[in-house]
Amino acid sequence: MPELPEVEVTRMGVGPMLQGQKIHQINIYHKQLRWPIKDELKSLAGLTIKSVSRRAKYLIVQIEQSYVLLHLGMSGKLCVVDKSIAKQKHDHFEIVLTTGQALRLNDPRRFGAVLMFDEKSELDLWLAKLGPEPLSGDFNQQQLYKWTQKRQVAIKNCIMDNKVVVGVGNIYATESLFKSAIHPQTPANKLTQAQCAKLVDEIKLVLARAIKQGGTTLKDFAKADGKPGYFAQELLVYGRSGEKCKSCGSIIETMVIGQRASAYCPSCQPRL
DNA sequence: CACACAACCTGCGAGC
DNA sequence: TGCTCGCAGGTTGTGT
Repeated sequence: MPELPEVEVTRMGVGPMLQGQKIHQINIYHKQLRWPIKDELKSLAGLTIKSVSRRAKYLIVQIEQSYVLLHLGMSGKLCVVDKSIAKQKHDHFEIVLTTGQALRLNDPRRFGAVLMFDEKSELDLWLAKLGPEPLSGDFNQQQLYKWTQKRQVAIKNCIMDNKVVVGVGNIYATESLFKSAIHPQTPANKLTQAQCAKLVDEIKLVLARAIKQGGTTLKDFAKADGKPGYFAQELLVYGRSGEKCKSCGSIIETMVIGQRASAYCPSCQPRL
């Protein structure tokens, strides 16, 4: 599910409900996620949530001196509900507040993660390997061109690489390459400076637009209020294999690139 | 360092 | 109706 827009939409929904609240209790219902959830997390009961921020696809909950990192994997959802609401199937982790509300992580495929760091330095170490935020100035034409020059892999793999830029998953990589008129299999080092500039612009535009629309709901994703996001209606190529290109009418094709299905318009995104 | 690929899971739709 | 198969939004670890 969640690429950067979905995580950001989740942060906007959940953050205000958590910030400044005191933790009553932490419940771990199924600790086996991407990595085991540490029992140590329960020691955060009684402490106050200072802030909820985001880096890449991670949500960062600051709880006094400690930090809890949440990742939604492929199928994770977060919601804030009254603690009297019955636990749902695949609810694995919960932070209960003294207000009687609870933040719940539901993740059928369990590719998500809940990590805890005792100090900021440990958190920073974990985040240090990540590339620039796509919506920040650190992600720009020069930076992307520098990366593409030293890589021969398909450009789609390149922009989905967290060291190059974070938060761009299969949906938004597919869409931004279409909007940039670049074939997804183009070797990264064959892109011109102008194409890099265009691609950077389109990635920023498509992510910002998706956030505005509440993210992309394919099936699992829901905002903190349980409602879906509406960006799926604006997808131009992702998931449209065999359908007509909305720009030129050609039939959208699909190929596998880096183990991921990649839709593209053979006419709008010609091979080099 | 760059790259390819398997692995971690459950659910769902298609086809038989 | 029910089975098997293939596929799905992500990331890490291993091997070449």
